[in-house]
Amino acid sequence: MQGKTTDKRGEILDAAKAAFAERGFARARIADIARKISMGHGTFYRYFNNKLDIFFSVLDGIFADIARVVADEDPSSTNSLEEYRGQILRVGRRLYGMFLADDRLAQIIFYEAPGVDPELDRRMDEVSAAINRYTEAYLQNGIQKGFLRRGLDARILAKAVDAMIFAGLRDLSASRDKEREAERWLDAVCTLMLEGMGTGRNNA
Amino acid sequence: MQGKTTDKRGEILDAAKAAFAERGFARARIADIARKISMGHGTFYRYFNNKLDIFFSVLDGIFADIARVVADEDPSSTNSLEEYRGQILRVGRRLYGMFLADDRLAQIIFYEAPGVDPELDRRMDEVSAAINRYTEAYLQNGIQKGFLRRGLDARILAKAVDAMIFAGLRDLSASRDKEREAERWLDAVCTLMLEGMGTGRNNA
Amino acid sequence: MQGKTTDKRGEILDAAKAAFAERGFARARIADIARKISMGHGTFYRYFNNKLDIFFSVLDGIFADIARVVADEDPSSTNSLEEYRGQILRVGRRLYGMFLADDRLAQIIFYEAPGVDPELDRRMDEVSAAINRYTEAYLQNGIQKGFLRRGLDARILAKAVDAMIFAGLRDLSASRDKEREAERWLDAVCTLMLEGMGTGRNNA
Amino acid sequence: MQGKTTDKRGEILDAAKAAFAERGFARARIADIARKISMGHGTFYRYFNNKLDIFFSVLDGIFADIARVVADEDPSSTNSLEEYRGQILRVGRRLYGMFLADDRLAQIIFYEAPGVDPELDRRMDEVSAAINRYTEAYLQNGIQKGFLRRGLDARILAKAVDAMIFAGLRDLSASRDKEREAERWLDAVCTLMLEGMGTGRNNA
DNA sequence: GATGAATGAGATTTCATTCAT
DNA sequence: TATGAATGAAATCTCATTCAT
Repeated sequence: MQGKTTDKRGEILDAAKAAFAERGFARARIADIARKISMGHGTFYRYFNNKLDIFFSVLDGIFADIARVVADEDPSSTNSLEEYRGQILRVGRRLYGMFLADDRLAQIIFYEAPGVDPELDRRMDEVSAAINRYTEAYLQNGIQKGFLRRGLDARILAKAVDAMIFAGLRDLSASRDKEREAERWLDAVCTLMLEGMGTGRNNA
Repeated sequence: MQGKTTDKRGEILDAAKAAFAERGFARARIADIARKISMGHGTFYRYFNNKLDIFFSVLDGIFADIARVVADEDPSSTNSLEEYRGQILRVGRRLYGMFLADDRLAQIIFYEAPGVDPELDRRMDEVSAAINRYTEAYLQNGIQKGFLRRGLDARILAKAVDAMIFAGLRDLSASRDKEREAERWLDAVCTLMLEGMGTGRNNA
Repeated sequence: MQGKTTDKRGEILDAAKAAFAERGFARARIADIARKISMGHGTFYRYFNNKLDIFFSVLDGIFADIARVVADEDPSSTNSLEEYRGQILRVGRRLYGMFLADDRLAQIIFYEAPGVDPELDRRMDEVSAAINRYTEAYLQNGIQKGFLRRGLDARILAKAVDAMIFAGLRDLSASRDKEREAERWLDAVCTLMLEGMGTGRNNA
Repeated sequence: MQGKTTDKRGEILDAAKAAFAERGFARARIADIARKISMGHGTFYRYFNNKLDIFFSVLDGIFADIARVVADEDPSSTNSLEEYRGQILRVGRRLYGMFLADDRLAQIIFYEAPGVDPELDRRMDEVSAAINRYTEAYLQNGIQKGFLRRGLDARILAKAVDAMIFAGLRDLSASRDKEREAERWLDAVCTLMLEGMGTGRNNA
């Protein structure tokens, strides 16, 4: 659409993403970002207002990517535990695939972004909350359809489930055999969600 | 033990904990910390080598507190799901109580510490891993004792469970009725761990 | 004369005059000037060498306007105090009229130009000196013709008189009823020049 | 009173006064000021908030010096033209003496301060106005006592007189034999104020 | 031990100017 | 001739750390 301008902006964003992932917000220098793409560092300021501005932009991009994956499924479309499990795995695999494809995402989201700026912390919490609401809608659907138990604390459970999924994303970035580890995580999350770990024999 | 020195060191640590929680590592100034306890900021360097040093010390203190709570129970002491649930709740309540008693813990652990220093990130991951191992021991005990299902991916599930518990700690800091919210979190985590959310009727 | 080029140059000069009056030399940006006339800011450099160059040009224009007004009268044409007063008022009214018609002149001359560049300061002093010499010629004429007292320190008095006239110009830019204020200034200057403020009764 | 601190602050102020007089506000660098007194440039910021802050401080000092000279006489103490002339000469000589003793004053006041900052321009105008009011009080006293003519436009004339005095100050800084030139200026100003330049024979 | 004045490395940001198109 | 994207010099300001007292 905007041709070159967009390309350059995208180029800078990508270099910044790398710089922030490598060094964190405080230690990454504008000059580093510029050097990565052989650009005068003054040029940076033609595309972004300041350092915080581009950090927000990098994160907005990541948030948008996550939102796209999460919002791609319809919470009310599943009618059984089995279908639900399938849906979880589908979303999970796409999400995990996205993070596997780009190491920098986990680094930035989990390590570099927190604490940089109060407004950014707020925005991250907002994104979390939005995802939580989405997950809660899935749970409500399951309760309504009868394949999830009545009386579940859907609001809290949604947060708990999301926390597990994101813990997996974080854990992955430190793993060797990432694909296999991802599968194990998705499997474990499904297990906990649907069946728990108990034998059912609640006798002692 | 060491009399005054220890007191002063503790005083500085406490002021630093507050400063780091309020402003984050980068924005907290050594002079701020000193001013909080009416101390010349030069004196700071008699007790700590540098800014990063005290940040590590603050976090070591928090880690130790957490470890004390976590390690207070014996993983092999439970023999039934019911006992296990009791144990989870006991540990959980102490952990949640600790974070409820001091807002700064969650702020520092979840928002301010990540990304400050690679070595610190490593150490936090280490602490996480230690807790994970502990949790895994609980799970292994349950499997052995037969009240948790065979074939569970204990390593991953331990991480997933811990992630939920820590997500609750983070969530709490933003809540109003913290005590009640804490109970809901513990309840939800127990539910997922032991029973999952499914109705068991896996018919579709 | 030179057609389009001259027009464009004039357009730029006018935009620059406005920009310098509004923001001062340091804060006015070349891009501002260009934007005012919907011109690419690179084009600026086809007409002027650099920022200082156009500032000099703006001031040269103002100096030329002033010179035209001042030099319009013949210092030796007056033969009486009354004629001299008339001449002062004529020149004064044209000068004040010029500054009243364009607020930017006073702003630039009195507030923005000083201190920008040593060479420019020198040039302004030169213009002042030229005006002073002109005024001195008037005084010398009056002394010769006998309607000004012998023994006057014409060189200094010329500067003093010019200082008053320019103080009026500066003062005007802050006034409400500028026309009326201008008349009061001219009147006051004439009074001081020709009669002073004393009652003549130099008894004590 | 405050011992060393005051000394250092004074030292910095003096170095800054020199730097601003030599290079002007924009071109003077904080590092220059610091180097002049063999001080680390970071130290500067222990005594002044920023560059503009010290410029204001330098000017406040100059304003205070001027005010002290101007306010040292009582406007209502003179009863005759002769006494008034004496008073003008006394104040004038002190003022001129002050500027003769320190070249930098005229340079800063007349060349470097204007246009640096709108607030500063306002403050300079305020100082001017205060001096004008003082002068006006002298004139009103003279009118009341009868040694200045009734019907004079005291407000404007006060400004005109002050303009001459300050023009002399400015002119002095470019002169060779400054003492002699100062006397000529004071003499000329007195002449214009009290007697004007006319022969009195307003016949043609 | 305690203090706080002094230090200077270091990074952001601005904007006049250039130059390829 | 006109354009505006790109450039990088330059200077402010912060604050952890040192060290003389």
